[in-house]
Amino acid sequence: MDSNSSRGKRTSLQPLRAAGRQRVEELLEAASDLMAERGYEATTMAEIAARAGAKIGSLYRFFPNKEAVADALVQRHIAVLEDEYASLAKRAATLSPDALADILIELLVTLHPRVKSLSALMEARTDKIEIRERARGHAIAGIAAALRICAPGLDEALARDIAAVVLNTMKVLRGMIAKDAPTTPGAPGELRRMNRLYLAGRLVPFRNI
Amino acid sequence: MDSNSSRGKRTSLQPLRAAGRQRVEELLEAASDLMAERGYEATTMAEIAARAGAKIGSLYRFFPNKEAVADALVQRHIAVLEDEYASLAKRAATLSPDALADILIELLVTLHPRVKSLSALMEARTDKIEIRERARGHAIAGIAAALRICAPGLDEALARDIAAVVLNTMKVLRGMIAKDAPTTPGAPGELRRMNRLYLAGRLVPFRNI
DNA sequence: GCATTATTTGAGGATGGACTCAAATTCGTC
DNA sequence: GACGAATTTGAGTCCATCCTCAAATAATGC
Repeated sequence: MDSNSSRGKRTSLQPLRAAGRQRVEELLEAASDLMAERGYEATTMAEIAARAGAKIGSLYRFFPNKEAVADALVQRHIAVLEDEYASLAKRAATLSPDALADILIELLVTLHPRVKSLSALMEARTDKIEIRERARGHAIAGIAAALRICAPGLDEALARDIAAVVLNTMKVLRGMIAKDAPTTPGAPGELRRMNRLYLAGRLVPFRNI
Repeated sequence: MDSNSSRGKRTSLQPLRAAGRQRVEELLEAASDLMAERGYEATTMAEIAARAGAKIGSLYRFFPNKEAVADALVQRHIAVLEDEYASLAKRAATLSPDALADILIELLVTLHPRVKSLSALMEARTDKIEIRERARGHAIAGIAAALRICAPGLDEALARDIAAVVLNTMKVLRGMIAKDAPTTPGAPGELRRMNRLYLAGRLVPFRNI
């Protein structure tokens, strides 16, 4: 009844000992690093094993194929997103739009190292759209909820539209920070300013009556 | 002295007849379509030839290898960008920040079908950074120039930072429009609004003294 | 029409990377 | 320390995809 027995290939087992669990961690970490760097297709199974200090056979003991590695990574990353966005609303109460704007920006900056390879995986695996949608849905719902706590008069649908925009802004900032190519030196700061200008201009009319 | 003789492999020639030039166009168009859909790595040379209605041998007559196809596409796309951004300043004079914001947004929407595979290629070929930088540099310079025409008091460096932010906003919108997943229905419109709020708030202090 | 040159064709070579497996090793437990 | 079970190992198989090339065909110029 483990995640493998239901539909996985016969050749691949859950780790049952501490060493195995540790190895799975190392393998996934290596895979995430490499896929974030080079992309899904360009990352080879041999490289993943090598970076994890393992041999190719160990990798295939725990993952039936390359796709399973990707799936495991996506699943973990989405769990992280769900956690973070679910807890967002708690922190959003009693904040000014400017402060909320900064918190949202910082959230994704903080999140980035924990979901390094997610964007590479999303692009590569264009099948499995339902998973992508689930991730986006949780993010947008979480942000929209925070927005409506900050600006109670905000319409539900509009809150989701604004959330979608803010989410993309956050992704852009993540992209700027991730690579050492911040386009221009002041761009990240400028992006934060844009986000504040936008949220302030958009939320103020709806604040507390 | 053609682009091939200088450093290319011996096996690959410039087209010398109308039929050959036509074939090259079809091959590049097919390659651009496929790489935009599936990504660089996932696109095979056989697929490119097939979609162009050609055989694999014809593809290799004009391109020594897959990398050369990518290079040719990038080169063409960058030429398009350079043209468009160079002509941007002409249209920017005498515009309000709001109008400029909309023109910038529309520019990238218009541009998108002409540089379909550029983002896929940029991600796949992380070597050749200088080319990526050249593309970005032209875009930022063009936008910054337009901004300073609209708001003459604007500092050079700040104009470039703002341009970098606007460029990324444009890319986000392109992403929203490209796939049939506009995140939420109102998101594209909301993104336009954000861009106007941002540019208005940022440029007004610098307008005509 | 004939010679020359450009283009097309597609079978096949070479390579790299996904994946297998049986034997060796380590770990946990009694 | 002995037994079974989990894990490690890495050489080897398979196959998809990149790329070659020599022969066939089409176009051009004279």
